[in-house]
Amino acid sequence: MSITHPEIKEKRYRTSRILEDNDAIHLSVDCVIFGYDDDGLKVLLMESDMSEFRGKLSLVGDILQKNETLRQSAEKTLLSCSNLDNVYLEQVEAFSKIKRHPIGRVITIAYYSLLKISEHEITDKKQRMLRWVAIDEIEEMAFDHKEILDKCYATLQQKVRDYPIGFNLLPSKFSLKQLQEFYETVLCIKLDRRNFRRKLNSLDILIDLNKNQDDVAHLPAKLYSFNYAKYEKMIKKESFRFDI
Amino acid sequence: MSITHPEIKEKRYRTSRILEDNDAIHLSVDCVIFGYDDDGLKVLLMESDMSEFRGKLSLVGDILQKNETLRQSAEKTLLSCSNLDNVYLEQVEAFSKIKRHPIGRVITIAYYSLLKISEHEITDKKQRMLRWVAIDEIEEMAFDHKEILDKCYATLQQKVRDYPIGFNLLPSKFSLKQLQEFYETVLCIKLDRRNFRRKLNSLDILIDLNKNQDDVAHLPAKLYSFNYAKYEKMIKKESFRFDI
DNA sequence: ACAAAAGTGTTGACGATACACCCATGC
DNA sequence: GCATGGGTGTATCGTCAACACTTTTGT
Repeated sequence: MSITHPEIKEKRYRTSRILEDNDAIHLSVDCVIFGYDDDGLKVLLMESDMSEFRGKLSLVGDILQKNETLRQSAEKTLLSCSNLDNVYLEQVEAFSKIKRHPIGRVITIAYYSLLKISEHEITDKKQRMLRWVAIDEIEEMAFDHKEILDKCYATLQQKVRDYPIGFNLLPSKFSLKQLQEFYETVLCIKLDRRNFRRKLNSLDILIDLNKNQDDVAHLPAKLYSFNYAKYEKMIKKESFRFDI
Repeated sequence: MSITHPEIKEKRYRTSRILEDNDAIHLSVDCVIFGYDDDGLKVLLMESDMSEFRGKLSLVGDILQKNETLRQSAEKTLLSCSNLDNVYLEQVEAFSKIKRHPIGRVITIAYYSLLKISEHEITDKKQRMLRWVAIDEIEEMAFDHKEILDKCYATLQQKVRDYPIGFNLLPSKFSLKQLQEFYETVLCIKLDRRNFRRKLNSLDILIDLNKNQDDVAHLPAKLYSFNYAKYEKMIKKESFRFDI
């Protein structure tokens, strides 16, 4: 790979940090940032800044710095996209195919993160082209990022069935219908309304806010919030499975 | 950290490869090799070759080479311990605490592996002090290896409940009692014999070998093997959960 | 004959599924 | 008054848990 080729020069500029040592193995952290609103499940993506992938969508991420852990790097990436910290964040897998990055050997650790779109304004600090893309509209991506996204989505689906992490994606006040729609959307399934409500009732982890929707052209639904404290106690006691 | 100190010299010698560039972040792959026999669940460990951890137990692993994937590195480590390849191997997590390795910044990716102790002779190719250690006798370990082991064991337990990966640990011919003991040992639970047998019967993934134990001082048990082909078909059809 | 483990059935409780009608609100 | 979505109950089925006695073999 000649360093005099103009495309390579561009790459050298944009990703200079990882080119300091051509023989080394480099490490990056990529984030699959899932967001949810009434339109469905979306992922925060940027347009790739590499000429090989011009126009292609890419995950947000960064090269790992020497004085930070993988999680800290992911948190920095989150902060660079939106002003919020304290969002749900979980490591998924390391991807290490030899040729996955065109300019050298880069191994990436994937994290996924969950947030409520309506409550987190995107304020990109790195002049990237960030935008929310509906999960089922994402086709080709830069690098092996589609593979990473697919793996993270599968992990999210698994996790959502076993633990109530969906409450990181839903607004803090929600109706049972919204909750059901969330599960139907994320898991791509249909649920029976009455059975779903009975299930949630028996789990006893919602707080009845004694409030109703307003401004809706029909019977206003009751609003609930998630009882984190109660849930924490439950998982400590036994082999608890949320099991939606 | 002075390089003239004799202990440091020893470390430099033994781990010379990862000291070539003191400023870089280095990558290793560590393997939690689980083995099982009638005595229970064990892990293949070595005595640490680092003076800081003299006498402490350590996972086996290696520095990642530039021309190999993480999985290939793990497979190489497995081959260096025992002549077998084609063993169950799965990535678990990357560990990246800043001070986890005394001689520099080393991030490690943990894999766990499953094998039948009786069918895999240990033939160490690197003159380490390898031995099988019962899982409940492992206390202190070198580096953060205890933390890594604990995480891998938790992952194994989770996985064993959902998928029949236990058949990688059991002998290829086994009795229902052996199978039940396996689940009881690995999951640290007690199971009802009749309910367990009914469960396995209903799953219909065992092959009745029409053979019995011999040389036992009691009614000889029937022997079974696992029907991999049938299981593969099952998981493709629906949302299958083994659910022991 | 005895010790040791193999093998076998029934019941009751609970949770999952399937399904249809009335109610409150905004327009 | 009508369109829209909210809210509720019951019957059936399958699955899980609890439980004790008889059989076969080697010594």
